[in-house]
Formats: sequence, structure tokens, C-alpha cells
Amino acid sequence: MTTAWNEAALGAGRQPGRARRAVVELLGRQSCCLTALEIFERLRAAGSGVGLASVYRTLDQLSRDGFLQKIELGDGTTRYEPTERGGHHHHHVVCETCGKVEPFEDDRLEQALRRVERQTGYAVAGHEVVLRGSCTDCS
Amino acid sequence: MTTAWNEAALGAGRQPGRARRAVVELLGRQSCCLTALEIFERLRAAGSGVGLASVYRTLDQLSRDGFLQKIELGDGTTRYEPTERGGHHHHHVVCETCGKVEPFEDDRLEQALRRVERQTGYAVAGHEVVLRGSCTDCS
DNA sequence: GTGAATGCAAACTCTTTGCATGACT
DNA sequence: AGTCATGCAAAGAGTTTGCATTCAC
Repeated sequence: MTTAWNEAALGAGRQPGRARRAVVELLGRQSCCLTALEIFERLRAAGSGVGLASVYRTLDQLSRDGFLQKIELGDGTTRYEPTERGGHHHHHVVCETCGKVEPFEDDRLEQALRRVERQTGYAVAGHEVVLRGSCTDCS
Repeated sequence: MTTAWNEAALGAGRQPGRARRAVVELLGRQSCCLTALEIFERLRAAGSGVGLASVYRTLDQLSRDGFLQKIELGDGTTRYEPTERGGHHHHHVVCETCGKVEPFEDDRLEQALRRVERQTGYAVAGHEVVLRGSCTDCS
């Protein structure tokens, strides 16, 4: 699969090597967030010889170039996911019991956020919402 | 200053010692979030002999007992602040350039969040919103 | 061939844990 | 004395950096 996101993410910056290609290819297929270690392990499991450091370097680069959003869900690790594909972006609900993470999106929430963003006086570039609780299986 | 929050936070669980007293007293005076290291350094600067480990242990305990909210703003460290004092709770805007953190609150945002929380099907216990951008000084 | 990207290992930072000491009952 | 919190130091986990090598053009 070669999407517009994949091509843009590969093209940005300098020449992509094996690691960058592998990470972009994996993330391009992803619908929700992954940790650096998860990405590393999946690539290794798939037979790729990428190093963990290269995964981190690629993630850092793609984040700075705006292709990835960093997400912190409260467990001390950072997750990454492709930014707004198709103009939509989502947020996350985390089950504090089993650790499950699910995405959701809501227009009214986005509207409320935009309103607040204007009021802050900041030039707000992005936002992040995390809901915590118990999923239907755990509660 | 001895507020209801302070008393409750001290009373919960077992007997509070020097460290717990110092941390609760400092956080009780705080309006916005602090990292464990900031708390440790302030207490040390104030002449207290608390250990960093005790600060972490106290923060962990107070969080589990619901007196503190953990907050992750994207720099890899966890911040802590007293939960909903006076029934209000706030969220945070972070300046990605200078690192400044400011609180804000907005009723319409809270309403939108409550709506979404119901839709998820989760028993949502809490939520967190972070806005990122440039503050007026930096943009 | 040149310069950038890569992989490994070491370094770093934040956080947690083990254990002996100290405080309060 | 007995019990629990504390402080220090060591251990862990996640992430970053240094450096020699490999890869792409």
C-alpha cells in the first residue's frame, strides 16, 4: 500500500534508508497509536533488521516534520500515530484496568476545543484529549 | 494554611511522616502542576531533608487515593496537582517553545467532554486535555 | 567516492525498589 | 518493643547519543 501520507513522509527531509522506509510503511497501515518498542518488535518479528535507535530517530524526525502525533496516555511511554489522515483526527479512551486503548472522534468536542484555543491567546498548533476509565469488559 | 484538602490527604491511609507532611503542605499551596523533581527541589531548598524516593512514594499514594491528578504534558515527565478543589478542575496549554504551562477552564468544553464520555460506553473516571502551541511571548 | 542513514552499545533521565535507619504509638 | 514511614543507594525502564559501518546516489 502506498498512500499519500506514506509518500510525503518518505519524501520529507533527506534520503530515507531501510529503517525509515520500514517505519513509515508500518505506521502507514496503522489506525491507532503504537509505542516505539511496539514498532521495533513488529519490525523485528517481520524479519527487518532495524535498530531501536533508528526507530526512535525516525519517529522523532517524522514528528518534527508533522507527519506523526506524539501521544502520552499516562503509562510513561510515548505513542505515535499518523496525523489527521482524511482531515479527521481522533482522541483516545484508555481502560485503566486492562490497558486497552480505543480511538474516538466527536465534532462537537472539536468545536469546543477550537473555541477554547482561541481564548487562550496562544497560537495553538494541536491538542490532545485522553479519557480514563473502565471499559465494558472491565467494569 | 490548613485546608480541607490538606487534612483529607494527610488523614488518608496510614500515619503520615515527615515526607508526606511536607509534600502535602507544598501541594496544598499549589495552583498548578509540578513534577516530582520540582517538588523535591523546593522542599530541599526550604531546608527539608526529604528524599526523592519518598516524594515519589507519597505522590503515588496520593494519586491512588484520588487526591492528586497525574498529568503528562509531553516532555516525558509526570506532573501532579491537587484534584478539583472547589469543584472546578482545569486543563493546560503548553508553549512548545519556552515550555511555559498555563491552566485554563471552560464549561462548554467540559460539557462536550461529558457527552463524549457517555458515548464511549466506558465508565470514564477522568479526563485530560492538553493544548500545544506558542505563547504570546514566543509567537 | 561522498554524505547521510543505520545498528549497536553506552550514556542519560526519570522512576521504582531493597534495605537499614529512624520516628511515633 | 513494634510498626510503619523515611532516606539513601542501587536497580529498572524508556529514550538519546557517540561512533564505526553500511547504504544510496
